[in-house]
Amino acid sequence: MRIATWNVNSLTVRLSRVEEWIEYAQPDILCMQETKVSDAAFPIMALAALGYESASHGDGRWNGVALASRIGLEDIQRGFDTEADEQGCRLMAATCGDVRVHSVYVPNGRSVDSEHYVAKLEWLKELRSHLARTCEPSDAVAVCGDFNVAPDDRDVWDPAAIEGSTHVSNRERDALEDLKKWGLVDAFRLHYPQPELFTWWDYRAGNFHKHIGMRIDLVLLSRPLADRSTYALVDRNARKGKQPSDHAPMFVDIGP
DNA sequence: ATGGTTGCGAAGCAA
Repeated sequence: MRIATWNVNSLTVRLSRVEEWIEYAQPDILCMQETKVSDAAFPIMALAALGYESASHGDGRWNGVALASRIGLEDIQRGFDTEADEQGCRLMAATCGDVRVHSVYVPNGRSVDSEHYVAKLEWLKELRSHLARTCEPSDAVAVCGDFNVAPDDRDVWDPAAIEGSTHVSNRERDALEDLKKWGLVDAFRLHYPQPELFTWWDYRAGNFHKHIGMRIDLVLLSRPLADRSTYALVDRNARKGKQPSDHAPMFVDIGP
């Protein structure tokens, strides 16, 4: 089983790139973020034509998450299961085969100590609570998406250049660690210990070609799934060419 | 990298 995640930065603009990549990479499940499309305008038929059921949680302008699956898509849940303000279409979950899959778009946080940063920390905390209420660490659980946190210094191009700023500050990293302590493993790191393997590069200033980026898109797996993980890849080729997203897709393969 | 780009939507703002 291949589980992929991709911050597409507007599914409307990116649809042909997404279709092309699905046909090439053949994921069983694709989690998308920053779809920026309303549920009503979601390209459900384009994905159906490729053999995927899909569902969207989007307001049409900002954020927006979605799931596409060719192994079933059931018990769809949009947002948190509480009264808590969900802060704009950043979470959805569904059961695909025997896996509870979550597509997440963690708030960016803008600058450290801003109200947006505080909201980001709260959101990560709420996500852990949500998992604790809706599944068990012994279940097959995948939490995939744009976390807007680079887990450690290997995940940024120059730790000294951005020490303490957003995406790398201690409190964000602690919040991500706390989430993982519920019972999740960073699947990419099971296969690659190396530094400077990124998933996002700023559009500006030719950063992609200068290898100035961060690894902020993650597939987190519960232990039963992590133990079956056989392979992972960030597909940098999808960051190249015409009208790319500023994020590359990544996927993890899980054996029987 | 304190923005050299992109997307949204029609001017700045967010990332």
